[in-house]
Amino acid sequence: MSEKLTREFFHRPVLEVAPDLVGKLLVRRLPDGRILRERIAETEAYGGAEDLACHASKGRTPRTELLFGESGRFYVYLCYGIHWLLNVITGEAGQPQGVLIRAGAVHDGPAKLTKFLQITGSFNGNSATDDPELWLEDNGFRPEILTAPRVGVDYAGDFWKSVEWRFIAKKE
DNA sequence: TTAGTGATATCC
DNA sequence: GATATCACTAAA
Repeated sequence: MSEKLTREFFHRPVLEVAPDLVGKLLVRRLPDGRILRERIAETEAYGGAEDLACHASKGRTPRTELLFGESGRFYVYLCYGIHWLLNVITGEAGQPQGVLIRAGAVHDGPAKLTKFLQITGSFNGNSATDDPELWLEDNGFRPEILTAPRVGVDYAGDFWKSVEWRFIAKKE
């Protein structure tokens, strides 16, 4: 039994949504009709105009416009020309906040996850609560959560690279 | 450790 | 127009 996450779920501060998303189900309906489900094992919070690791901190641009916008949408970003990274927008409009989905229970790594789920830039800007091909569900699973510094943000300065905004489901 | 890859932003 | 950057992965 599982319930689709609502817009209210995402319409909260990113530091509440990010740990809450750990343990939720990411559900993908493929073009051929198959349904894939993967439990989220790891997320990272990005947000706040001061967060130097957040794309949007360098200024509002067409690409980051989504981060400032409505919560409950997907922000899909092509990294290093090869890898699609999946984010969900959270928080109030006007605040650049988002949660990076870093890993699933099976597919460990942000780009492996999007590759498995066949997520590409075509999902950028889609609604996370009202999309026929990709959404999130709560099946009541509540893992124990560990925190850690974020990955791959060395450029963001001593403080922002060490802040523990990474949330990982503890292994059983 | 480094090569691969391409959108985006920034600089002529 | 050109160049630098980047929330990664796989191969070596």
